[in-house]
Amino acid sequence: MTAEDVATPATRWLDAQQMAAWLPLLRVVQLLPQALDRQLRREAGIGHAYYQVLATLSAQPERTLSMGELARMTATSPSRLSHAVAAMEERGWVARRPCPTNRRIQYATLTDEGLGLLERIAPGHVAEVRRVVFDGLTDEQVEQLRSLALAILAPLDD
Amino acid sequence: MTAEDVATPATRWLDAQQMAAWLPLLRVVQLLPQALDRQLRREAGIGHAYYQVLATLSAQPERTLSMGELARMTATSPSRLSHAVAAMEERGWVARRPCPTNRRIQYATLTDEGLGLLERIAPGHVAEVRRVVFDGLTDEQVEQLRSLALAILAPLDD
DNA sequence: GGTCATAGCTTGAAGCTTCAAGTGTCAGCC
DNA sequence: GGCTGACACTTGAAGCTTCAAGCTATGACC
Repeated sequence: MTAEDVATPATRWLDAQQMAAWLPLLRVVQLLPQALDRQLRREAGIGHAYYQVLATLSAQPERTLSMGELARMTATSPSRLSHAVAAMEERGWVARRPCPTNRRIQYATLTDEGLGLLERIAPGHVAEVRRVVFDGLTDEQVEQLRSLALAILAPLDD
Repeated sequence: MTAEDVATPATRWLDAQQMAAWLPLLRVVQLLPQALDRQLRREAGIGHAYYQVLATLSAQPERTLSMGELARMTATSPSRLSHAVAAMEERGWVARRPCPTNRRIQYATLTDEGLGLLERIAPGHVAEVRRVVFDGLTDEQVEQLRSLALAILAPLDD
């Protein structure tokens, strides 16, 4: 497993500079979602995936979105969203209803209960985001972070 | 839910600059592990968590580490690691054996089969890492990435 | 108008992670 | 020596995510 064990096609390993960035990045993408999940679960009993559904719907006109668009906006698979919304519907936070003009489409709407929950838990969540991400960064670093995140996002969206 | 609905303690929302960084970052921490997982699962039948165990053990003297240290190095909970190593032991990639001097400790060792698997799948995995992370970044950005990841890591480690 | 591929969403099973609780071991203390 | 508390790890159940397969509806093509 050294750089000299060259097969076809040649295996290009990470150089020292890349490795020095990769290992911390790996920890971040591991620990950051974990931290968000834990804070939300402790104070609200839901994971971050559910929070994103609530928050995304709350920002829409009529607090409504089709399942497909909701999946795209929250970067989750249709299946995962379907399960999640089913669970949230059972708890009364979201309602589903078919589209009258295209019967393949289902609309998901944030209920008043769902909005109430979101309003209760949002401040604590935002505080956690500030604590783990933004409190330790300068304005210039925040700008770099935005630019880097967008650069990494490009190949991820295929 | 506006910035004017100030409760005690005052809710500080994210400003526009922070939001412009936060939304892409959120997608990255969501999609990046997903991409790594999918590539590995497609070509090797294992998830990224397993890969990290194999890779971490392979870099140790005797290819051995105690469960606790392995958990710390891979940033996973003891429970998660316990389940994962149990599954990998069943497939013959890792062996467990108690420490002779301190019987609370279990050592995990990468077997020859485990090392063989790692050597087969590492090139493809590294290629994927390059593709989604490093190919789109300049050297200067890689350096910024390292610095940012370390800054965010500090509050995450509590 | 019938056929076919595709879009949009759901389902169930399998796998993984988390949480709470449990086991056994060690070290400090009286 | 016996208690107490902490450490290292494991276990089982519950919840979440993923994958493959399925459903119905739509649009395009002939």
